[in-house]
Amino acid sequence: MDKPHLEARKAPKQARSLATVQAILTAGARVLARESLAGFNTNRIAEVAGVSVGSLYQYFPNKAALAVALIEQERERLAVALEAAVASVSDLPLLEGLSRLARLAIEQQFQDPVFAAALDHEERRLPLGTRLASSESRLVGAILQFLEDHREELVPFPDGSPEEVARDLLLITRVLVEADAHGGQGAPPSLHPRLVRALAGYLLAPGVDARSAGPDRHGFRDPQGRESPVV
Amino acid sequence: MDKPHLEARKAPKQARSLATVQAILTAGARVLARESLAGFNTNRIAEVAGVSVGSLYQYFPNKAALAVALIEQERERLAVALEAAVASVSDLPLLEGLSRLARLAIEQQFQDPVFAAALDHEERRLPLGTRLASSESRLVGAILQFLEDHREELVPFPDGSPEEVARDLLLITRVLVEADAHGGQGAPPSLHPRLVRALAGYLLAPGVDARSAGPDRHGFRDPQGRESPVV
DNA sequence: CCTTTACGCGAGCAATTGCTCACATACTGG
DNA sequence: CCAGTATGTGAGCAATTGCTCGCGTAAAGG
Repeated sequence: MDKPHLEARKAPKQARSLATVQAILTAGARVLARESLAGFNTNRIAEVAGVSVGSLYQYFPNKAALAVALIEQERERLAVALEAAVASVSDLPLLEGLSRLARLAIEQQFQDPVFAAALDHEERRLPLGTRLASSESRLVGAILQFLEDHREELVPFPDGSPEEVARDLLLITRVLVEADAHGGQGAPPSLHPRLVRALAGYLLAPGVDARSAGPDRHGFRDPQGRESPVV
Repeated sequence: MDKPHLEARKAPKQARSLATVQAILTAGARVLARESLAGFNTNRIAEVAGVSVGSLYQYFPNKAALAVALIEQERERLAVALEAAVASVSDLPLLEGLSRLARLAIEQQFQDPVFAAALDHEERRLPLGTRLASSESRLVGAILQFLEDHREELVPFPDGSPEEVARDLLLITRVLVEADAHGGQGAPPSLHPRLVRALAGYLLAPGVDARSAGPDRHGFRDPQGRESPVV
């Protein structure tokens, strides 16, 4: 097994070193925000942080670990915000609550689109088995709480566990917001209503039952196939 | 302007060279499918294709151009399949049609998850202004056709142009399918109904009007803010 | 034929980048 | 004041990789 361990190599014990670690993390975020993944290399980050590469590698065993730390920090921030927002809309009608959560998501992503997109990008590429499970499941947990808070407006989901549903909602939100953040500079006015529609539609989908869609166990085959079979 | 042009450097004129180009493209797909982006470098691709790097650079001005060609080829394949599928469900009820399209999407992605994911990954990273507009808009066009075919079952969308709606549907499909393809080996049984629910929900969302969600022009601010402002 | 063009080759350059290591400096506890 | 430890330094190694270029070989075509 040559799987790189992403744990911190050494925990900072003096105030001095803690500041160093913070400086590195901040520099990482700064670089990511300014130049996306293009300038995201350890030499550059150390330079921006005002420390030497050696110091960086004293606290992060490798570049991936630094990226993970950055992702985790951001996820944590998001989770806290989402939990607070969920709590604050617990007494509102479902639609109103969804609308506010959607606005929160849009604001978060548009605060720094390049940064957010870059982190998203890294998250998929990295060998994170359960490394991000905690902060990720905190997001899922917040959504579950929201669903619980509005259960009287919801019908039970015939397919998929609540966790899957919550994860789907998060994914849909991420992809719709990110797509609009990728291009222009500001959020287009149609984004918020579209997002609310997507989320509410999923939750309240009328008369959508896989069993009512008819027996189409036979799927489609694409008519031409791949000319050269990719193995 | 040092923007790299992605056009083909030279068009193959003999049968021999055309075969070379094909070999390179196939090798690129093969490498991407086997090792994802890890082994996706021009030396390796040339080796797998059984040609020299020099030959590769005779037809592709740079690595990005090769990636774009690969993406374009795959998008085209997808567009053809989608157009055919849309045509074949034009007389079916909306829900039934959606169900079949969803199954098509799942099958396509699960045919080669690593390959599809890797292409998706590259697509975002690359400097493609309008380079992929044609094949992308073909996908959007197919969805628009589908919406047109079932307009009597649909209410007009209050927010967002039809193009935006079509794009949203594509994005939602991609992200949900990809998420489930990322982990396990086979598609979980809940994927299809969840996907249909998401798509149908978006299209048929009952009583979801941004204007009915109340005036919440004041958004949320996250309660703690980023500790170190990322500039 | 023989010139011209198309095609193919692959060693290797230049640049990037993750990371180490030998050494210096700051801090701590006794 | 002095071990012992924690922290910081940065030159530079080793590996990767995008890409060029000088030189062959095959086809075309007159």
